[in-house]
Amino acid sequence: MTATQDAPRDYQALRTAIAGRAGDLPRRLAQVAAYALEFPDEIAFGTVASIAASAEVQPSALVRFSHALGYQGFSELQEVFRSRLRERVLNYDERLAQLRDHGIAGSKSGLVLDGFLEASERSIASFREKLDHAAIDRAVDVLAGAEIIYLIGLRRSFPIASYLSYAMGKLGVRSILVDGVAGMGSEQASFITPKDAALAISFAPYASETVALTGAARTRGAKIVTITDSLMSPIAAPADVMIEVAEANFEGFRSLATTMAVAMTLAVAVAGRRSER
Amino acid sequence: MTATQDAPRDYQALRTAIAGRAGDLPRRLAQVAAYALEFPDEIAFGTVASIAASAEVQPSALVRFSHALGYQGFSELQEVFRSRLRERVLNYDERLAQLRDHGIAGSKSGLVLDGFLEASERSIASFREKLDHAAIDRAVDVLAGAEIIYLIGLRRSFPIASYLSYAMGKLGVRSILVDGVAGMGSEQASFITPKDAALAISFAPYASETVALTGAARTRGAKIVTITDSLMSPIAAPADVMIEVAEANFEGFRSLATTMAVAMTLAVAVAGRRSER
DNA sequence: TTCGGTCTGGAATTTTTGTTCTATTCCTGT
DNA sequence: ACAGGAATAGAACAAAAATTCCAGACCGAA
Repeated sequence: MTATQDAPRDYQALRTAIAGRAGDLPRRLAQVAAYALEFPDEIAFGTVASIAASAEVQPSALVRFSHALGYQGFSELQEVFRSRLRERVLNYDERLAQLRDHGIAGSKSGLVLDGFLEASERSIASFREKLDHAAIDRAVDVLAGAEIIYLIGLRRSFPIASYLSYAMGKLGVRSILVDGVAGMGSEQASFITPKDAALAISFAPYASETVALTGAARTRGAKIVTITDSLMSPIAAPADVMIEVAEANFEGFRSLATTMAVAMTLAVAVAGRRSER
Repeated sequence: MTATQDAPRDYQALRTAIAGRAGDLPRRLAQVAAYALEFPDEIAFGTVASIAASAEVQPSALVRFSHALGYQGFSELQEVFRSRLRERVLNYDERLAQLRDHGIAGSKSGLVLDGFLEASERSIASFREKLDHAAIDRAVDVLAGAEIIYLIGLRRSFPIASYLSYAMGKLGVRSILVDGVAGMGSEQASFITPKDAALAISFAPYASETVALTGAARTRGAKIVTITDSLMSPIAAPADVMIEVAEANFEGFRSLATTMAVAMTLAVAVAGRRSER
């Protein structure tokens, strides 16, 4: 088995090769193929053991998969997945040049600002990659059908909720911002009816009031739409529709760029959907 | 050496840490620092041996460098360099392919979302180009010197002000959110002293209360920092420092991505500046 | 110039990782 | 239902990697 010449050397070719052969591959190897297409980054950075565990496959399956595609071993296949990430370099050089132009080097706060700007960009870019349109559409459906939309978001998510309140007000969408002022949150929530919907926003560490309010809304029969950061979130379970947003962070402060764009979308799309009738 | 907590977990933060300490590092470690900043991809993909050879350094120097930055070992530092490539910004071709894959065409709200995401990206990119980091530095100076920071932002800018209130609270920076609840804005503002500073955020059409409150703060002798969209803004004139942010918009709704990043920067940099003493 | 401490290079050690091997399981065709 | 062959799991092995260690070089202070 020295026939390495027919194995693709660049990522795109490899991708099509995998997609093409996925059909006539043994079961476990097909499983690896599917995993490789879905999580190329894992393949690029992981170890045989970690990838195997994550793909729920034996390490040997990865090696057999590599052989099946004509590589000498797993490492050779991995190199192709890595090359894909290397080609991003262009982008990076431009960024460096820009930093130098502005002479940011001498400015501490300039570096901080750059960090936050980049975190925002990364958030947006990665959201684009795994964006679930259907979920957005469903969320708009649910919210457009509601009589009153209750906006639940505290602490870090409060800016989002307050923006939604502002935007919906401008667009003529009836909404109530459930804020914590004077601990009145639960009073406000007690008026929710099954005709209403709640839009809850929360990220780790999930504010307990947000979780409680969401639960209360559910109990009262309202539809629930949540914007949160993982399926494990305590507000994901009770939701009719969940929109997953994983923001990048800089020095522990998470960006809000993507969440804000999602919020704007919901406000505008709900108003648009309603005006169609 | 179990002190891994102070080591940056994200690439940009690590970058600033390296840049900051490059001066007082031993010769060989400084050499590693320079190499790491110039060839981050090598660090991400290489092995200790290969990187050492390429940087013309001993393998042990890489490990010592990692320890100096607070990591347990080289692998831990490498993980940070890898995370940067994991959350990378897509290039143009990949973006197009993505649009095709997701079949946005059929989804109305998908188009809206894409519009907002793109507006955010445009905002950030154009802000980068004409960024005045001296203004940011001066703003941080002024705010770091203040006893109490009054946060003024209403309507569309309220999410920004409320975020600042949240972040500064977490960072131990004394601030007061001048909100419009119960029309108490002017009461709150009447306590401002010349030792304080006001951070006013406003965009066209400028909310009259924001303008009035900013003027009141100025009259009472406080320093003024403003985030606004043009030199012609009514809150630009009374300001000691003005940060200009021109957000892109989609269907008349302006992005908040850049403003939010600036807000985060101010909060973090002010806290940082204060802790230096 | 000498002493104290820190820094460095390179080999030794330990850990991790990829790969191979083989008994067992799972198909498929008769 | 069963034989024959391919596929798989899991442990064993070999290779490669990261990390530690320490003798000697280097640098600054006295």
